[in-house]
Parts: sequence; structure tokens; C-alpha cells
Amino acid sequence: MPELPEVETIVRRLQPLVVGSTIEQVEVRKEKSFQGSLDAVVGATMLSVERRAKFIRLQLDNNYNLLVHLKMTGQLIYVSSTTRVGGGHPTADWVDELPSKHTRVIISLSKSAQLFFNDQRIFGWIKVMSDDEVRFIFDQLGPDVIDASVTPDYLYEKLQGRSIAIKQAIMDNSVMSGLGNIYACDALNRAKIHPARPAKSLSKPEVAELLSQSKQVLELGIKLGGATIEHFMHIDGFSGRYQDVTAVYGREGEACYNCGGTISKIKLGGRGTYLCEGCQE
DNA sequence: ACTCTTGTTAAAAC
DNA sequence: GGTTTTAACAAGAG
Repeated sequence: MPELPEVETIVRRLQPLVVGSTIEQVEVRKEKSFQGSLDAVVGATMLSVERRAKFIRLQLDNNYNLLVHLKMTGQLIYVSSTTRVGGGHPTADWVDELPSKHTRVIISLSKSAQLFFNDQRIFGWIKVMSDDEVRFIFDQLGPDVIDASVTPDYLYEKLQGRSIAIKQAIMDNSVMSGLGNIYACDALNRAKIHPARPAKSLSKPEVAELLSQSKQVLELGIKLGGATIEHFMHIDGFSGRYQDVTAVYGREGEACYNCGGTISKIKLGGRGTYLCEGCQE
């Protein structure tokens, strides 16, 4: 499930490969996965690749964009003659022939490169949007967790009057964006805060510590190339490494690194939540 | 056959 | 209006 570090990993690796490339053809294999007119994108050249929250923005040279959201199972795989020949095949087990049965969109680029959008569950999408439409979407979002504008004071104020669980609050994109289930669970454990506590019950120092840990786990996730759990993979099919160092996510029954307690799993807001009852209060 | 999985949003409920 | 809860989306694993 791609969160901020996973999306950032994709963007950083895709950017140098596709900027300057021209979109020659788009094959839509699943209507739901590609929304908007092809007229605005075929023939256009890519100007930049950016991330905002968990969105990927492929900016074109004609005031249009391809906005991509991977949701839970989306993948972007980049293949070109040079990456295939020069880099060899990845060892990851994704190497069923492309396109696979989950390939929903194939974008053919200049220099014989192809960008495959795979998405098992078809929750993800690619939308053709004008610059104004993209700006409108982005303006609705709270700032990225790792953005300098997200300070302890900012977060503390945002949490006042909110009775929802702190875990749900820090995953609320209107508060701040980028944290999903994996990194939210880990940040709360590292900050030793119980995920079910009412958001407004946290003291200012607790908010400061939680925010600090949130930024740290996201930065660590970026450094390790994201977490390959379920479906996430790099654009060349390789895996990230954050899944090997999670604090609590996916570690039910194992020992907490803070206190040695046993990690348990509860349900919060309909979502699986890992925590250590021993040290998270 | 049934439950469980998740990011986001829309709608209903307060 | 703001906040909170619930369901829906889809497909596959167990």
C-alpha cells in the first residue's frame, strides 16, 4: 500500500527517465483506470514528475497533466530497451511478462520506452487534468507531513476539538498528508502514544514527539526505498526495504523494540492497527 | 461461503 | 458548517 515514501521513491526514480519524453500512444485496457481525453496527452512531452501527498503528477508541456493515484495495489513499471539490456532483469517475483493480467494502462513513450500501470483491485487511477484542476485538488490537502510548514504548533492546533482517535487524525489528509497505515502505526509506537487516544487529549510535548517520529519514519521509509508489502515495487520491479525494519506494523506477537512487550493488533476505524500495550499509553 | 485486506470519498448521522 | 461514522469501491488470499 503506497504511502508517502513509496510514492516518493517512484517519483524520484521515474523523473530522470521520463522528463523530456513524448507520449506517443496510450492503451487503455480498463476504462475505469484512465479518465479523461487522450487528445490532450498524445503528442505531449513530459516536463516534470512530482509528488504531492500520495499523488503523482506527470506535468505535460501543454498545461495538462496525468495525475496518478496508486491507492492500494497500483504500480508504475518503466521498461525501455536500455533499462532491460543495461540493467538486466530484477530478481523480484513480479517478472510475469508485461503486460500482466493486472495491466490497466500502457503509456508508450519516445525512445521505445513504456510505462505500465498495473492495479489488481482497480481502485487506483490516472486522470487527465489541466494545471488548474490539479491545483484545485492539491489546495484541498493539508501540507505534507515532512513539509517544514508542519510544525508542532500547527499540528496541535489542528487536533483541538477533535475527538477521533489520534491515529485517524494523523492519517486525515485534511490535517496533514502522507501517513498511511504502516507509518502511522510505527510513528505512534516510537512516540509511545496509544493510537486510540482522542486526538485532543494529547499534550503539546506529546504532539511534538509524535510529529517528530512521524517525520522520521517517513524519511527512513524514503531512504530505504519504501515498504514492499503486498504490491508495492519500484519502477524496475525491485523491492523496498522498510518492511524489514518496521517498529510494529506486521509484527503481531513479536517483541516491542521500546519495552520488550508483545505487539498486538486491534481494529481502529475499521483498519488493522498494530501497537504495544506495554509502552503506548 | 465467508472474512479480511487498504486509501479515499461520498453520504448519512449527529 | 464541522465532525464522525459507515459503507462502498474490487479482487484475491485464507
